[in-house]
Amino acid sequence: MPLGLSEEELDLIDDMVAARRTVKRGSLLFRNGEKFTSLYAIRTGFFKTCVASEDGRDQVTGFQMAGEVVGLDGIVNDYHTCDAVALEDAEVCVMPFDRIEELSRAVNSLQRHVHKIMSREIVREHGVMLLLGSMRAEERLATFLLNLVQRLHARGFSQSELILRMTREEIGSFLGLKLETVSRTFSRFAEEGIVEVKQRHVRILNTDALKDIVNPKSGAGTA
Amino acid sequence: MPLGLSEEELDLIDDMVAARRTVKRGSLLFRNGEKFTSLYAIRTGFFKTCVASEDGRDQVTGFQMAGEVVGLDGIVNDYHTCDAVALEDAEVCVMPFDRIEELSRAVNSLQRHVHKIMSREIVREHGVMLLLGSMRAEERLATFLLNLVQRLHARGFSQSELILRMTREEIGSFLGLKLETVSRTFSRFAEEGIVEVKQRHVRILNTDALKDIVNPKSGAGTA
DNA sequence: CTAAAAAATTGACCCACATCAGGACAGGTC
DNA sequence: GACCTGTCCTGATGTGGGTCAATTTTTTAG
Repeated sequence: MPLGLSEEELDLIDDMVAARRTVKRGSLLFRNGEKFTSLYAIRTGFFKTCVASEDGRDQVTGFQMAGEVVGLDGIVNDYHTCDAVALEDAEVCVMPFDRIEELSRAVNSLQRHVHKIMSREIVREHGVMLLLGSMRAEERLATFLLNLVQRLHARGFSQSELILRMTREEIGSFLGLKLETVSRTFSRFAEEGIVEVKQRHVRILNTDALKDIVNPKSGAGTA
Repeated sequence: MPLGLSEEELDLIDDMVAARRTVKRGSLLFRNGEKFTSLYAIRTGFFKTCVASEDGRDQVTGFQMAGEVVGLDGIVNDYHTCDAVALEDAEVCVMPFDRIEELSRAVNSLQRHVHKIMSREIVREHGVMLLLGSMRAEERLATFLLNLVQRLHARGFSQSELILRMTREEIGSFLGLKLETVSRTFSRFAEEGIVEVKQRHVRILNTDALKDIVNPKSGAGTA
């Protein structure tokens, strides 16, 4: 968690973490309808969160990796309204929300941090709404890849190579596309030499091309 | 603002509101890129918030009415990342965020309230993502109408009649549809006797039919 | 190892919605 | 009144992505 806290404050943060919990690949950290008690900071592993409509359709609302927080959906009604599923074996810090509120009353920087985390999630979702509401399949997938690789890079991984932790269907659900469309779009990118796709291993050969797809410019790459 | 605060606490809330501000129809409460200072509680009037991609496309991210709060997007980076536009003459309470944080350290129920407002927005956006990612045009519009009328009803207005404060194009932008599709879908609902549409005046004749469209059941109307 | 299940690719066809275009109907101004 | 201008409606046509289906590849289980 990248923030400017003093030694003393860091001790308080430790107080906040009640326990660590491991979550096996494929199992749930929490589920829709479950009582809300805690936020979870991901230490290792990879999650998806998804909501479901009453008639069974479901929508992946995000993919979360180390350093990110899940569970914010539960605060408003004291019940979770989505599922959090581990896409690989994972470990999280369990942070009881009571404790968070108590400590953030005492530690201004923690309070500020909590607010920013929630606001960041709101802004992220605005971006997803823009994607779902106005982008074509190629733009959606390009945006998705650039976002993933950027977040991975911020964690010290390659900025051109990544391993997808989720299936084509899950990518499709997140992007508002069918898995066939995701697959075809990957193939098209590969044909055009923009990426190299081998199963879930993706190597980005031409980042600028992806950026141009996301943000079509008249001069295609100029300026 | 519906919450359980004591008299004493209510006085504190008053402290939070630095000023009131009126916003004329068509003008902005805040804009993308503007420095963030305050949250705004809507007293009267109706707003839309929208984000824009670099290449000019824009997406309405929500419509807000009396009692709702706008500006949460600004917290994370100290800059707003969307525009808030008044769709009719409006009045808002300006609540400097510094004050909010200060007071919510002292008043637990206010702290809780702030957290819930942000969480509620996150959950709302999950719903929009589900809508944009997996619903067909009819389902989107039916969901939209039901949501609007439900919020209006909670404010003492009719549960079957409403006046749209926004254009077909704005509805379309919010729902990920073109204005022609919105218009056609309204017409279809009218043909089927589900609603009566006269300009921006909408009367819902058959709420159950709308609910069935949102949530297709085999027995169409049977529990 | 083999068997079975899950995930991914690819092709053929189709449809819901976008696009393009013409026109109707406000609500405002002079 | 006449004349805009913005909003809305509706028809004709096009297309991006959905649907259906067959096949291959990978993963998991035994």
